[in-house]
Amino acid sequence: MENVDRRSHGTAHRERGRKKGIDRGRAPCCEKAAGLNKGPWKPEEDQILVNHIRGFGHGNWRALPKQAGLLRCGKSCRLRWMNYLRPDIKRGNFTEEEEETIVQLHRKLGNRWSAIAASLPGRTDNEIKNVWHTNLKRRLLDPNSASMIQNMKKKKKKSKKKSESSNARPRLFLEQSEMERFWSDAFMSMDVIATETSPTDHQSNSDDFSSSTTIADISINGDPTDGNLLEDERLQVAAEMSDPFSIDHFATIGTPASPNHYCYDLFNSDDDMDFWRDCLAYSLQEVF
DNA sequence: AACTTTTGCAACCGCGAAAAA
DNA sequence: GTTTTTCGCGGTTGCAAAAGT
Repeated sequence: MENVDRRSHGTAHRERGRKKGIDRGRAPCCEKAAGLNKGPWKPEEDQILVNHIRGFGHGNWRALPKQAGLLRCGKSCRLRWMNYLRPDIKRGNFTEEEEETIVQLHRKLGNRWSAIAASLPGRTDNEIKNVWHTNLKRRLLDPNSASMIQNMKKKKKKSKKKSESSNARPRLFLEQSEMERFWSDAFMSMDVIATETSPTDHQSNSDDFSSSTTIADISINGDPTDGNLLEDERLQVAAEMSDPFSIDHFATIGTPASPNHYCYDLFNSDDDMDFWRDCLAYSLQEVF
């Protein structure tokens, strides 16, 4: 990792103080002393840290490595203990219940991992954050979306290659009326009324959803390019569309009264329409 | 079997708030 | 009251292992 030019917040403060001839306050935390170990911890280091904390506790992380005889900075020791060595850390895969809790809390709290971790005894914020980014983010959108997105990406890649080698196919755009009909049919046949949560309601409660990007967020709040979504955003939208059993889904896509409000631009953006059609076809196949 | 790409996760970094000198 | 450090947090990175070609 590159850290030559990166200076910690504290170091910058200290240097300014020194330039002025001032050296007040506490001693520095992690002086960039040469010879400090970095990277993965060795079992011997773990043992030393555990033994020391068992014997003396960890009142002062800065002083700890020196007292324990470790060639690590205090910050590194703290992290290792908190995320890995603490005796109350729970090992193994997350249970269904734990994952469900994370999903629920994330919906409420956003990326406040430590707050989420407080409700999951034995799990660390770092671990929860990792699980979220590697698993739940996708699965939240749709249980099948992980594989779907994978397939879509592959398919898109292949078709791109193909179109590069031959003449590119003409783009397919849906007419506005066609689009409107499609969405209203889709919502009707699902036999679900989503009037309780209108897009306006959603907007007014947007704080609750601040960190989860939704179609509404993209359309209303976020996109400076006015409808030209990034690859990841489009994939996310595609995944959202295949999760019709969540009320948020309807709130973010639109209501039966204006079903295509947010989606029209997506489908008519200057991008691969066959890709979108594939996503849609997949969703419908799963849903109906 | 060899090579490439993707995934999972531990550890790092900078920052803001709180605490200490 | 001011200055500086410490702590804790969330975002990001890098690498080993697994999966895919």
